[in-house]
Amino acid sequence: MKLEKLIGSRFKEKPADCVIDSHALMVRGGYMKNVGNGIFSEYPALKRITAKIERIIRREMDAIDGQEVLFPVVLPADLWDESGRYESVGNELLRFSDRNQSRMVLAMTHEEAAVHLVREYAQSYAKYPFMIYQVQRKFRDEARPRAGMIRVREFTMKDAYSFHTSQEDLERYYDRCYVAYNRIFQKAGIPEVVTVASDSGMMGGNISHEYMLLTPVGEDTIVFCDACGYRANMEAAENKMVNDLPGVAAPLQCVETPECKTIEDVCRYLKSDEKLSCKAVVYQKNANDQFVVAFVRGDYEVNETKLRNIVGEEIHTAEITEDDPLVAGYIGPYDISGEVEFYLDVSLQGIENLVAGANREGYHYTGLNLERDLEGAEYVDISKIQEGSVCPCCGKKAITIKRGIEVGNIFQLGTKYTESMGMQYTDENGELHYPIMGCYGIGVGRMAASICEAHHDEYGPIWPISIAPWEVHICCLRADDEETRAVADRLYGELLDAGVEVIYDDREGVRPGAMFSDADLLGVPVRVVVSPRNLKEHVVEITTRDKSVKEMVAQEEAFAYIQGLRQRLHDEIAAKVEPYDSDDNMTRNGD
RNA sequence: CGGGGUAUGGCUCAGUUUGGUAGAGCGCUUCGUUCGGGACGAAGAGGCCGCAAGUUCGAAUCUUGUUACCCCGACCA
Repeated sequence: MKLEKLIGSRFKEKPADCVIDSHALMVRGGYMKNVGNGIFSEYPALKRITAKIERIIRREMDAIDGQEVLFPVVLPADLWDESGRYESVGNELLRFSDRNQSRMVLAMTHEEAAVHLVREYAQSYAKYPFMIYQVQRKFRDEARPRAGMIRVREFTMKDAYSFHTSQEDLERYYDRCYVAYNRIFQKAGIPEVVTVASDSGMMGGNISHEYMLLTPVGEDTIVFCDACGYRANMEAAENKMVNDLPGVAAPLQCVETPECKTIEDVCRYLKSDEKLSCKAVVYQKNANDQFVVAFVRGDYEVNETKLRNIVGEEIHTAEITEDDPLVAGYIGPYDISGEVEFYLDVSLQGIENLVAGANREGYHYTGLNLERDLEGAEYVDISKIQEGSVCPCCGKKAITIKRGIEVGNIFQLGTKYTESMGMQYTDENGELHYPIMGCYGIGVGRMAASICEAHHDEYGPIWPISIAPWEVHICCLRADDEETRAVADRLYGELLDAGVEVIYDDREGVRPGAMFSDADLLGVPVRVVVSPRNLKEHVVEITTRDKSVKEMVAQEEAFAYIQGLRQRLHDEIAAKVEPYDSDDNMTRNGD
């Protein structure tokens, strides 16, 4: 490929609306173009990258006995009625009607389509287990797309669905998939991706893991234990409180606290520690606007995911008016109106001297002891774990918090979809059962952007060779010089003949600085500079994009050197790919 | 959905306060001189100033409405 003909222009200035590096560099480098809010087209440079990522994914899915299929993007709403998700999923599901006023959806995930595809086929236990997958576009009408390709509305996703006749079988397969996913990220040159335990959200099911690329610009918060290696998404991380605060019991007193509507105000006014206060965060149920109050220790925050799981239905942050039974700013667990559902977080357990709202304008209680003053006080885990908290796994105070981008996830779904959609098989004894499902996703475009985010410098991306748009980038510094062009042309031809992916910059009249800048933006791992200056010494310059290699190589040895370097870069990545457990084959009868 | 911001050529922006018929740099085209980290000179192409209505002799500029995009939050497999 000649750079001159490459579609997609590169430019010098940072686009005004790019906030994170990968977004700015990928727009500047001519990788993609914004079409609308959270909607992008891919130029050839990016398309080549995503195609390579997809190839890696396909190999690994095939290696764990996946069979590639293709579901439609547009699905009839009836199918989503079957699972109940037409109603239960929020506005991210784009609903519309066709010309006959039939209700349709743009598929944002394909569990329904997967069950639909195989429910007639897989009526006998003998067909199990099996896995189907596709690489296809998804549309999710995200409330707020952001950060370039990291969070978009339409995107390419590999989604896989496995079907099993027992939980043990699912777990066995889940483990294989877990390894396959590791291999995918290792092969794509981002072995630093870590797995974390996660909340399974609207997907249903129990066990799930997310694959996180750690970066400060990540949208997810991840909890690490430095002592035992525990890792979890903040949403799912258990907050195992051990309150060792000095508990000096005091009598319950109602005191005046004028104009003190926040914990900060109250504690300043009463000269008490925020750790000895009880904070109220108010929500309402989506269904009927009924209030749900979460009480947490003053210095803690509510983990809404965990709260939602405990409440058992969808909730949203509340707006309190004067007619409501709650007094905004003065809400406390003692003397609270009987019609309000409330929960006490574990962070409050064992504190004998709390400051809390008195449910009365301008008043708070001091000396509140929940165990003593509140009949049948029970505690639930609804708060966010904090830096330095106690690890829920090993109990040591070694929790650290980092940010990450979720590039993949795997779920044990159970029978949620097979039951709701009436998929059954007959076992050896002629009895009917619902198959157990797993599902496994990877966002392809997000992965490309994440790799850029994790591997770039101020001049551009530094693509790992396994997913780079090209393997070798030749810069011919003076294409108007006959001898120089002849050498560069010949090298280009030889590399092409050898099956190497080469981008060749032989533009005349483009100055070296501009050529190097373009090369930096394309981020190709091996760069070859052919110039009159080098040829005078009978050498060409060969460097890697990450600057780890910089060699002047004799002209006639350049081809061999490039081939060697290219192979070495591939080998370095391959060396980090973990092996599969040998003969763990999904096909029962040895096939 | 709430709060804030922006909309002027392919990109980055000025001009809007004080109304007078559109500018700069980069990029693009042509020519010349250059040539190892985004060169220089000359000539040129390209914009009904997001859209609609209004005020006015006259609107990029003032008023109203509307749309799109960006940021923060809410929400989110």
